[in-house]
Amino acid sequence: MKTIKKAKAGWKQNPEAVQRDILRVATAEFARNGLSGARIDRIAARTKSSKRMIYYYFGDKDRLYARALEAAYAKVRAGEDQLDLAGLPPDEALARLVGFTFDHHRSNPAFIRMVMIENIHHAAFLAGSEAIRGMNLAAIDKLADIVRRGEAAGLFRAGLDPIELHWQISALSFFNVSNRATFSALFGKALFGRERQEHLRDHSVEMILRYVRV
Amino acid sequence: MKTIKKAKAGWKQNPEAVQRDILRVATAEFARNGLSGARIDRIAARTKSSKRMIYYYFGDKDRLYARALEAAYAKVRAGEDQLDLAGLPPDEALARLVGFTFDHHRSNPAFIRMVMIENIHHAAFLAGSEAIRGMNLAAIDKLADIVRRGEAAGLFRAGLDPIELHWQISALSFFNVSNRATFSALFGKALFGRERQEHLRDHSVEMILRYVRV
Amino acid sequence: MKTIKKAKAGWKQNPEAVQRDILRVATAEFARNGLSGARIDRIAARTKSSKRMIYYYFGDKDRLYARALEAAYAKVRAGEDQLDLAGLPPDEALARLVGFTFDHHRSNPAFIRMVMIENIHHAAFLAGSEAIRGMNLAAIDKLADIVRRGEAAGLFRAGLDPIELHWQISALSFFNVSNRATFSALFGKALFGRERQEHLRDHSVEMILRYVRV
Amino acid sequence: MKTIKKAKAGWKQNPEAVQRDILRVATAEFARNGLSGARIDRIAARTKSSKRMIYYYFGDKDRLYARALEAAYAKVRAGEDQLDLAGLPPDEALARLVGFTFDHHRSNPAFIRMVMIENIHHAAFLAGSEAIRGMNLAAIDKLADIVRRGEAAGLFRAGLDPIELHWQISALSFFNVSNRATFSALFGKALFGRERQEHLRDHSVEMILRYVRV
DNA sequence: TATGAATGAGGCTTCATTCAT
DNA sequence: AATGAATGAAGCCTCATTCAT
Repeated sequence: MKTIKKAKAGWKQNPEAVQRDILRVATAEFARNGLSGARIDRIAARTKSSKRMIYYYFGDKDRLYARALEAAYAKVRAGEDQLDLAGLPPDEALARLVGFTFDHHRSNPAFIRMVMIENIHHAAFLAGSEAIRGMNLAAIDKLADIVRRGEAAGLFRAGLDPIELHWQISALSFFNVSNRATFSALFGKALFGRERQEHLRDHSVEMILRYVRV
Repeated sequence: MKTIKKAKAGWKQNPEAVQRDILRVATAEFARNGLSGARIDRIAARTKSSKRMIYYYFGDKDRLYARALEAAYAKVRAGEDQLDLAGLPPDEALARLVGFTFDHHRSNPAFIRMVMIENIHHAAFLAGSEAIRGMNLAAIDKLADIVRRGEAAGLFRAGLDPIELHWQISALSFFNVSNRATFSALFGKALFGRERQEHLRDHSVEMILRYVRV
Repeated sequence: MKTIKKAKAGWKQNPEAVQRDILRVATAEFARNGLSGARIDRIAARTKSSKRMIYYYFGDKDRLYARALEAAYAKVRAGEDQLDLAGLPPDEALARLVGFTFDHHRSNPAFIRMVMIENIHHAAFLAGSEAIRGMNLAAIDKLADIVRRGEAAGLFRAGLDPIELHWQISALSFFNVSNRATFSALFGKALFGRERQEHLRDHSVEMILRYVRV
Repeated sequence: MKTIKKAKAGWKQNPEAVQRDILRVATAEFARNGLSGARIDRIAARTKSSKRMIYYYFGDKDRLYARALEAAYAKVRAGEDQLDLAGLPPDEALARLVGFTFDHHRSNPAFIRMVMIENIHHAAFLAGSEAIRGMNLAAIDKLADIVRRGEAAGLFRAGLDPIELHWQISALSFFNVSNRATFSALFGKALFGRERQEHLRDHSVEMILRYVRV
């Protein structure tokens, strides 16, 4: 009878959709304002749901933030999985990976901001999330494969560390988005137009390639 | 004797010392907790002065933050001025500048965090500070000189943009500090020990040099 | 029984009652102490509700004041609507209106004080309230009708301006309450006993009637 | 030797001028913002003197207000003394007094506002000032003389009370200034232009004269 | 007589969170 | 599953006033 009643009500009654909606709004709010700057009231106001439901599904602000962080990583890593590099020669694969990473970060400023915020918080929430750590090792695996193939082919110098290489690629791609505001406030917006950004990407690719070559 | 004692105590009635003290404590608080996360009460408690004096000298939280940001930039840029590159050949000068920047950022995590926080706030306060913008052009001038000399000597390729080069050096140096927390949470702390950091610095130098060479 | 008891208690969960209670207390506090002199803490203490609820329903002190001002006008104008003058000859209608206004102001010192306070604030809040302006035109309509009838009957002189007449009636009625404190401090309380007040009212009626007559 | 030193310093050293300056600024501040709305800091900033001097000469905010109130009454009463009515027939004298009072109030809005504020405070400060009470009896004396002469001449009706007459004249003259803000917010500014104000004054004169006539 | 520095008390407001229905 | 009402704790800021020189 209970189920019948629910069915009859025909109302919202879609818990997963409600949670997705909340997470979407929460991510935007956290990305824009930081953890302490974010307001539960603003999230509730922009949600199709209500403040009560936020607490019902997520417990409190910190846990909502943790879930938004997880969701942001999941979404971004899902995008990265689209990239297929196995069939390419190692230098082309690396070039493509760098270019992709640069563009991908550039297309996901909300994710970048979530990571910035997490760093402000000393990665306290990331440390607690098993889920996210798992996702990121795949990225290293990809690089490790490229490095191995590049060394084997005599194209790359020996002794490259895939994690360090990931660090270098990330540095160039991440900084471009994370520090855009201060950089352009100090030195103008010239670097951040479409054309110059494409140059920056190409130069980043070249920088990495020059670095790994024998 | 009484006057001597008072003078020696050097205690209150020293506005500049009071303001410096407040700024020092405020910078630490803002760097640790962000703008909304920072607490005036905590700053006051750690100060030799009082909450009331914070408002007396700085007006409100936002202006205190703006002043702390300015002070952070000023301190860092003052450190950079110590570096004398004019006498070195261009490639050595560039190597030294990159290495110095890397180490310097690494030694000033509070400054890095202030810049991160400012980026979270879309550089709203930086945009309002004439003072800071002035300081940063000197950094570009140094690079422009190196680039010019490098090109003239046939060591560097033509067409290098000093601002873009600054962007590249900053990316590698900044990310190393700003994203240390998330990076080590995801991939371990191996890269952040003393030895590996020195390697990272050397590799950053090499990466930049390989990039600029003809 | 539980539900009955709760329902009977009629206690909380009654937003309109809570707001009315707050407005009642707030009006008393503002009327007594002015806008800057009023204390939210005092209002909260005298309310059945809490300080937090004041902000929940009214936003801030200024808006609470604005609402109290509106409520004061609404209550007074509602009282004035009781007065039915249409059936009376114009001179009697006017006499009754003046007498009523005089007594009405005298019975509503809190309202008079609110208007005094609003004048101290250069009517900044009144200017922002569409609601109040609407209410007051009815008062003019009443007078306009009397004036028209009086002129038509040859009882009143031509050229009377209803707004100016309202000004004159208000002046006599308002001053009696607004300046009672200073006036009696300077010239004694004789005028403000019950009997003399009734004389003052009758004399005000006579003054207005003598003025409008041909 | 002390006096010599002072003379030699040739500095400010004019206590009375300093106090006058403070009172002038304080009156403006109190008249504009009320007692609780007034700010000692603002007064100090507009003064040629300093905050310390305000406390030195006046003790505290309340006593400063009390002194400003006294000064306001003194200045206004001094203005009224200019008026010479003894030589005029009683009806002309009364007409002149009413017109003068109307104009005089209109020219001294700061004084009117001080009186309004004092009424908000239930005349607590006026009650404490012997000085002010003395000043005001002169005004009544003038009226009493006119009334006596008018009755004797058979021009005015018997039984007029000079204090009540003062109340009536004051009501019309005071309200015009005190309630200008709310009145014009509710009914427009038409009544407060120069020409209409002159009519209002003439009508007030007429209203009083019609009232006193036999 | 004069000044800038300093202060305790208290004001207004906001926040995440929970309750009653 | 859902909602508007309610709340305690704590945040930021301001004020009249006094101190040290």
